[in-house]
Amino acid sequence: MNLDLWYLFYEVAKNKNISKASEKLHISQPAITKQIKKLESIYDCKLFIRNQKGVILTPEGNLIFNDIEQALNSFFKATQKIKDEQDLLIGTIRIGISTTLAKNFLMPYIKKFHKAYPNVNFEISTDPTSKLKEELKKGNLDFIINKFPLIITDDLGYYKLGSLEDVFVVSKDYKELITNKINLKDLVKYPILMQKQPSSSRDYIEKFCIENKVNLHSVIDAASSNLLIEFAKIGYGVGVVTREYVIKELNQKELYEVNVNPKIPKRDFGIIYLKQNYLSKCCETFLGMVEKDNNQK
Amino acid sequence: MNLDLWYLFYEVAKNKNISKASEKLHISQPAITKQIKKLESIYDCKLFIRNQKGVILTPEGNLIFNDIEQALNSFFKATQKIKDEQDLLIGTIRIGISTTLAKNFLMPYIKKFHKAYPNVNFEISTDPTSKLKEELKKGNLDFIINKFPLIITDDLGYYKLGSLEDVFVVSKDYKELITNKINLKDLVKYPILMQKQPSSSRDYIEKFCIENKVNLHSVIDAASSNLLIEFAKIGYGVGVVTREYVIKELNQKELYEVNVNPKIPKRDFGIIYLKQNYLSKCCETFLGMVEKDNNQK
DNA sequence: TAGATAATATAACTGGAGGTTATAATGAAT
DNA sequence: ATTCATTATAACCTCCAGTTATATTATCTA
Repeated sequence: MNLDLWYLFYEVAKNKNISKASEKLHISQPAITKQIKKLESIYDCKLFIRNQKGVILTPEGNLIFNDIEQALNSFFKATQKIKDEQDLLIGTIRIGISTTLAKNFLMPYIKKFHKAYPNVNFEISTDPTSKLKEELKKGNLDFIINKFPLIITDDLGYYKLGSLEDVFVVSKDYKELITNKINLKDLVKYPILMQKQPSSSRDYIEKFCIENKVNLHSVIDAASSNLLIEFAKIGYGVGVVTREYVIKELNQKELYEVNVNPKIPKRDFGIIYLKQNYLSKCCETFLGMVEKDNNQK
Repeated sequence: MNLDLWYLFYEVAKNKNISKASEKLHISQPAITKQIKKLESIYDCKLFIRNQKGVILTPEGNLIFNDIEQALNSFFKATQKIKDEQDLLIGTIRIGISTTLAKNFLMPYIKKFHKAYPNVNFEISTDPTSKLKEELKKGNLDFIINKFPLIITDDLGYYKLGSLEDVFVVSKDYKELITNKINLKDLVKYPILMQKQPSSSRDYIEKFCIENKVNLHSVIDAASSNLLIEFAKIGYGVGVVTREYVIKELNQKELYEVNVNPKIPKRDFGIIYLKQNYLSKCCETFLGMVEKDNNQK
């Protein structure tokens, strides 16, 4: 293709002088003279008129100068983008995550990262986990943050960031559940509040119930963890929520944790990524920050 | 600059496969593999994710793909323009010429050339000769067609295309001028019609008069040769015009040539060009056509 | 589970393009 | 004429983009 010849063409045309161009490019004058001649012979077309003062473009040279300039500018733009990306001056981080984890776990990191690298964009998707995995495989997400376990095919990798505990919570209206130790099966008598399907948390809870041969049926399916908490607060029933998300309500005695036996086992959460995927510089940096912070804890 | 590497990048990205790209480009697969690796090392940035099915772009690769594509398209556009120019599929011919020569000499050639090469543009400038010469030197004209002699500086070249004769013409109202031989100085008594200044023809006539110690003064300065002829036809006076431009009127006896002694010497006309200038393919072809036609005559 | 397949990666080699320095040619300015 | 600043030419050299042959890898298939 000999595209480099056009860079010489451009510099010579701009400087109107082969010698000056050679100084600027740190190449010898004969080298450029030869290359320009080569270019002219390739297209069988004189591009410069030479004289003692330097060179000027022929009509043909003029004809194409703007296109060449544009081409080189596009190249420059591309290489500049790479450099900026390396310096985290630009970039996009596309995360798939549940709204609750986003709100309760991710937000502080995004805030912190954005402060350090304000030109890096975040794209947060909060579709159901199954949809997120599809998008991850299609290359539309960089990684997912989700609770484990989930169905991990062998093209996916994952690692833990932390763990969360699902608990049963009630308002002060349910004194008997607050003061006493309760068997899981006893909860059958109470109205249960759960997250609406599809939800991996909901799946997890239901699987836990089945394993313990208890058939809890949800009377209210809340679309969000937030909404569920509100229902529990006004005494609608026994909410199943992640304890970390109701710390405030527990401390302020708006909600009380039910001392259930057996407890719902803790669940880890963390990063799910496509093994074959290459993480952009900004993703790597962001994840580095998150991991470091969670290892220190 | 290694711009050629980006062409490989582009082809590999489009084919999503190094081997396929290598077939298409008629280069071996290892050559491309090596070059892509070189590109990645230059920018310290992975551009492709390799797997068994081929390769796909990393986020960074995707980031710049469009810019690279645009750059290559601009190069393609430029080279295509050169090729088209060589084939006379495009081009511009910028001619400086007087309105009279344009109308009476040039037009048929433009018509003929346009029929053969319909995408070649003509830009005809009809400023005074001095202005045309300036524009020629500035590179805004390809060549001038004008009557000789004119002030030729040594950066200009010229050659003859044909010759024209200036004559005195009158309507049938001036019987005495039509039937008799007339001395130039006798014309002083008559109203004279000349072309308006600035005009090299007017200069030429006046110089001729001065040389012959005759002081003809123009009573009407016509802005165009055409207008002058109309004045002469209605008997306003003795018109000074180029015989070739009034052939029709002479034949139809609307005007009569005055048999003056001495005659105004014939004047050559032809091409004036800038010696250092390079003529584009289409200019050369056009001039070739004009010259050939005028040599045959 | 072994073997075929299809892709990329590596190694060793080679020719020529793109660079070098030195010098010639050119033409304008002094 | 001489100087100056430019481009052109010549002879040479180096390194890199290409080559072929082979290794590696992961997936698909029987």
